[in-house]
Amino acid sequence: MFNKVLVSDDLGSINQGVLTVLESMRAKTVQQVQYCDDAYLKIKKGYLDQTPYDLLITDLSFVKDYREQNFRSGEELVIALKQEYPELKIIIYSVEDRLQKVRLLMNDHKANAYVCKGRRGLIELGKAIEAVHNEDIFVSPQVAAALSKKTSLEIDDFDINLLKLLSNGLSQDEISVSLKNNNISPSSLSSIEKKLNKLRIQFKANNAIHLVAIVKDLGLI
Amino acid sequence: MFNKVLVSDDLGSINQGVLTVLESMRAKTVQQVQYCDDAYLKIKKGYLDQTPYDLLITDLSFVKDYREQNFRSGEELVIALKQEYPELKIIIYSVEDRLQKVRLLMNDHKANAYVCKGRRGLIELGKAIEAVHNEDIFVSPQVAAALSKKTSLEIDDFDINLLKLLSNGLSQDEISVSLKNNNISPSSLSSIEKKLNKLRIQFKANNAIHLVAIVKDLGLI
DNA sequence: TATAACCTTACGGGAAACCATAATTACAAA
DNA sequence: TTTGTAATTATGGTTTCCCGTAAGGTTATA
Repeated sequence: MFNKVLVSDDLGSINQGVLTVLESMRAKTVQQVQYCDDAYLKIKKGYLDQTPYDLLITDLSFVKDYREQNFRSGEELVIALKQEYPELKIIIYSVEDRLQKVRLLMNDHKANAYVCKGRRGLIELGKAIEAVHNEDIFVSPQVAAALSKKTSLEIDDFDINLLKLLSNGLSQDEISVSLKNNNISPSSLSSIEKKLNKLRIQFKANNAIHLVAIVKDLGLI
Repeated sequence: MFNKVLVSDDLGSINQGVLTVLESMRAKTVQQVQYCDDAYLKIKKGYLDQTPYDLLITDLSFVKDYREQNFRSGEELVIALKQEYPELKIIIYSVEDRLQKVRLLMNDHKANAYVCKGRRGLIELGKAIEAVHNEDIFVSPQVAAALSKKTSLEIDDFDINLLKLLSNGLSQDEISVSLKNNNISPSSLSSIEKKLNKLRIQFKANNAIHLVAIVKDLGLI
């Protein structure tokens, strides 16, 4: 497991949970900071002292206070660190769940994992640490769509609407009526069948139940 | 406040936070162990010496190491202790947030409080200690649904398993086969239909799709 | 032992979903 | 206008789900 880990987050209490996960995974030494600049300096010093950190877990947003900072966000920190030390593993741990942001950090800034804070955040953080340790990448399911462009890009508002109606307990017949009432086209039973069939294939679902379960896990509805 | 408290958790650092909370609440003597077996022996010894502990705060998961253990989880420890010493107060302090687990420990095993580790874990732990000291129970807000919902009280592991299989895309026929293969009874198609019908009524679901969507939202699966 | 209450399983009819194919419509390019 | 393509709708057949009824089995209690 990782030898030297740095946790960067401006809220002390959140750190506590992250530290818990790290210790349960037997990380050797774990340190934490509450400012991006501190994170940068600690990592730089680690390299100079020949005892580099091999993992950074950082938040994205840091509230400003009296201390003047060079790095105003986790994103700037990631950019600078990945430029100087490309081999340093970085896991983003943030409430931010916009796909655009995730895509930017993973694809352009080469972060190694992106975990959304939330009810399952710590569990996913564990998986992320595991994955990154195995030279793999990880992103939370709810924002996984950000990387697999093909699937998510083909899904439009109509599909989402369809899935929502379906998950609300309407039969395909009732969905047809509902769409007709709202003057949404296409609305025929046959078209609805076709769309749902396409979605089932896209998400590798066995049936409509499975489909709804999958898209719910992905946070699409 | 409590006189004699035992904290059981395999991660030293978490203990530190718990001890801090206990101190701030003026608990007299606080001791800690990192193995379930040690916790059991200490509590047993306390009773034999006429100086019994009056509160146990324990984790659920303990990673295995070289030491052979009789109790492999906090759950087993709780069951044993509550059987022998029903009056001993027990607070669960765990990352586990599945409602099913919470329900089992609170309702069946008669734990006195359930606190989820996490960002507000220590704060809630304080509240839990307070509540238990007043002969009350406590569960973290995020899992409070486990106790409050009348409907979910009647839902057992079989039902959860059924819903999981259903959400994994298995047809009722396939579920029947799966249960037979695992020697789980009942397993007939007819019984599965009946159980699912009952669940649909309980959760006011129109059909199986709706049912899965609802229980997913509730966090039951 | 008898009885009642409940659980499990079996069966059948109707509804909805699933699947393939064909007919119709809409629309852009020739 | 004609033609070709794609989207939408329609149709029929098969499977699965939904729902009632009923037969056999188990358990608790008198």
